[in-house]
Amino acid sequence: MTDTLFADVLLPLPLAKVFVYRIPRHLEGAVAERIRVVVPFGKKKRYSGLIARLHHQAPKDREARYIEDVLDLEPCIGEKHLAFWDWMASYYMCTPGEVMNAALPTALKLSSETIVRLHPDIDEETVIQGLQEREIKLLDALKQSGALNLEEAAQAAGIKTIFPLLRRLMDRKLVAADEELKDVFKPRKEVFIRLSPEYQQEERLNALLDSLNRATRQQEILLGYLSLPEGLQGGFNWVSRKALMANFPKGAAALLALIDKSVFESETRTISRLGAESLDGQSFSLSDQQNRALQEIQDGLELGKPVLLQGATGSGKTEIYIRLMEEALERGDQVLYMLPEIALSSEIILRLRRHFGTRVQVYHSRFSEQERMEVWNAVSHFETSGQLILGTRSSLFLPFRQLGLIIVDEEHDPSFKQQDPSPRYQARDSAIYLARQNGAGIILGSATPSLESAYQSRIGKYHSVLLKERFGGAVLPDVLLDDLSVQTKKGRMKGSFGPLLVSEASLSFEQNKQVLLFRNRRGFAPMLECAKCKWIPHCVQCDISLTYHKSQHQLRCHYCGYALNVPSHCAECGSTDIRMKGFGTEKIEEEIQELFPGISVGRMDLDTTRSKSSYHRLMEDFREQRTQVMVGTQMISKGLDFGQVRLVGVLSADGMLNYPDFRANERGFQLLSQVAGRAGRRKEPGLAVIQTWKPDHPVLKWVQMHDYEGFYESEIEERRKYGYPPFTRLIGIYLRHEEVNQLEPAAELLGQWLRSVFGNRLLGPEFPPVAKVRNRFQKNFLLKLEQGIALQKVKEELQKQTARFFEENPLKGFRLIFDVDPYH
DNA sequence: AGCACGCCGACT
DNA sequence: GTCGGCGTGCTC
Repeated sequence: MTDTLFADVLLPLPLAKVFVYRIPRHLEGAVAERIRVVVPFGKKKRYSGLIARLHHQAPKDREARYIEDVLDLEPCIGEKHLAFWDWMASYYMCTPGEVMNAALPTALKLSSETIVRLHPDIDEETVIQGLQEREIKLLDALKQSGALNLEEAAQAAGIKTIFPLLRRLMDRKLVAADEELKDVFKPRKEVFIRLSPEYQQEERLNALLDSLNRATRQQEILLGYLSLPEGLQGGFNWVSRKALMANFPKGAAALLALIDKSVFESETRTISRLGAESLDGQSFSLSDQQNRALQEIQDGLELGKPVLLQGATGSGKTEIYIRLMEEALERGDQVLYMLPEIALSSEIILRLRRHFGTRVQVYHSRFSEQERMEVWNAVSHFETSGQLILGTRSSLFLPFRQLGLIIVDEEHDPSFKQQDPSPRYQARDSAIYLARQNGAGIILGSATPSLESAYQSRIGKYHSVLLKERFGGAVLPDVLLDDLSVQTKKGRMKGSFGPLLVSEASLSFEQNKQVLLFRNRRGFAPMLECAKCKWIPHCVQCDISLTYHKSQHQLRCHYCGYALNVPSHCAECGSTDIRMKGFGTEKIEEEIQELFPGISVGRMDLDTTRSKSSYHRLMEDFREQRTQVMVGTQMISKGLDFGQVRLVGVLSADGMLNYPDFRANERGFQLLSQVAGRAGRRKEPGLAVIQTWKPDHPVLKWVQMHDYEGFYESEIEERRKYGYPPFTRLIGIYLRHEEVNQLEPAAELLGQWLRSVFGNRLLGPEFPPVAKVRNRFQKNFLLKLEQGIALQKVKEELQKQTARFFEENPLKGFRLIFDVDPYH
């Protein structure tokens, strides 16, 4: 024990170890727990880490290195948030560093990057002498661009391992390298202009205007300023340069001259990127049913239970949410409204913005880092005036100070579960923990609740509230099935369209109504195939066929993003007869144009919705009925809330019902119900046509009858019978390696090892549906844990046993991944 | 996760 | 012989 102050520092790395650093005397006053610091790591890296704990215990086996700098004046998260991270790391079996990595916006995670420059005292003479070609290449590149990072330098030199070469050049004082910490967040700055006070009197101003007679452009700008609302009448207020100069595209020089002459003053301010929208002040009243539901929800919240609000599409859940939000905001609380990834760009944002104005903040992965940082700051600096955050699963990590209510809408949606980078957390479940931790209320909303949530409410763990009727007396759509096997046999198919869909679509167009067409992505991605030998282009890194994208005329891998120009001939047999197989939204679009000439089609898929603006344009065109048909994948099952849709068509339901997963029925039911629910809102009944090869599939019957109860009863029995959630807890264990023939025996061995501990609770190893991703093969185990088992104990044992397994078996190049409560 | 150290095949 | 590819182990 010494006086020296040490800190456990969380680093944004997947390392389970605690790293201890020493605090230099001069920073002792500046450090505290949960403050970010810059620390050296390894030979030349520096990271921004977070102080998890301050103490006086020096590390036993080594000398601690010094913290270099302190980044925050005050803790950047609260004690509670750190506790939440700890809970998540332990529950989802990952490191706190990985949780931190997911939790902090990139802007708060400085990263050091080695920057290479020409040496300041470079001597041109020595340069010429005895340099290799690649060294000259690098120096030339540095002369041109000034500074390069390591990757760019390697590219410039044309080699992979740049370091030896750099070292040589550094020894000869030709280049210099330094680590630069770059702070990613730059607040948006805007320049403001106003008339200097000395000209703010009438006669002075007139004299000034006269004196500018020959400087026409300057005069114009001055007059422009005076005519703005902030100008003459507005008491010569500040106006943004952008607003002032909007009418003078070539006036930059003239403006500078005016500032130079002290006619104008200028000032740079930091601007919030969050646009403010005007309130509509609209009030609405709830129906009797909604009022009843509202009361029941409040009862449930008072009991301190999570509330499951089950309400059909269009039953008016949003209005109830708004009431609850209003109340929480009234109390001065923060409210978190979580939506699945896809649904967030929808109408609901506009709706809430219009209702709550600037008190709404949106936190979404499509927003820029800067925008996210501003939301983070707004949440963190929140005082007591009520604040509503709309966000996807990562908004869970925002530094709330006074969280009063969480709403998880579309709680059944699988996108609440993070799949790939660790932490593999289920945001809905984590939200329940977060709510409990903060004493906040939590509401889960869905038309088709997840089996887990429905079960929890049946056994009384959650408080269940049901909204039965559709709002405004709208009726649920009729759901018709069309048997593709029959229609194909009779030769009645027109491409992907069966007769029922064709006739109902034409009828809809005759009535000036709109049509939504839903195509499941699974199994129907368009790909190319050699007509002669049936060769299909595959991804070089993943075990999956490439998807054809017409707009870029490219083949792309949906797993790793690998892209390839369309090959002109077959790689197997050399034939040039390469054809399209499967059908994508593009193909459907073409078919519609053939079947219904003159009907305009909007297409919503990954290609057309990449940017926020093109997404909005598609939505706008459909809303304004400039397009009559919208074709899309899952995306269209959410958020399209327009009244003129008479018909919803599902081109083939089979892909959604037949994949090998215990949640297949649940997903199928939820998707199809949601899609069907898009038809005929308001007073007029809508119609859904589902095309399928298996019209007898039980899920289709329940969708047709709008029978959630029937579906639940039957499905929960299946889960009970086969021991799946909610009757068991699952932990996925995934083993990855680059070589299949190394992976397989290792997986067998690990299987034996774990089975000796967990017995027949362990299933596998098995190859996942896509066995190879990014050049790595994978084998999966599933640990099924019956109710009543101590989950935390099992996790600890699992971690211990796998660690021992790798200690005792000399296996190299393997990665092991735990996935608690997996979704597939 | 990076990144350095250390050991083997293709070139000056 | 040396350079650069690539596997292995460590980072407070």
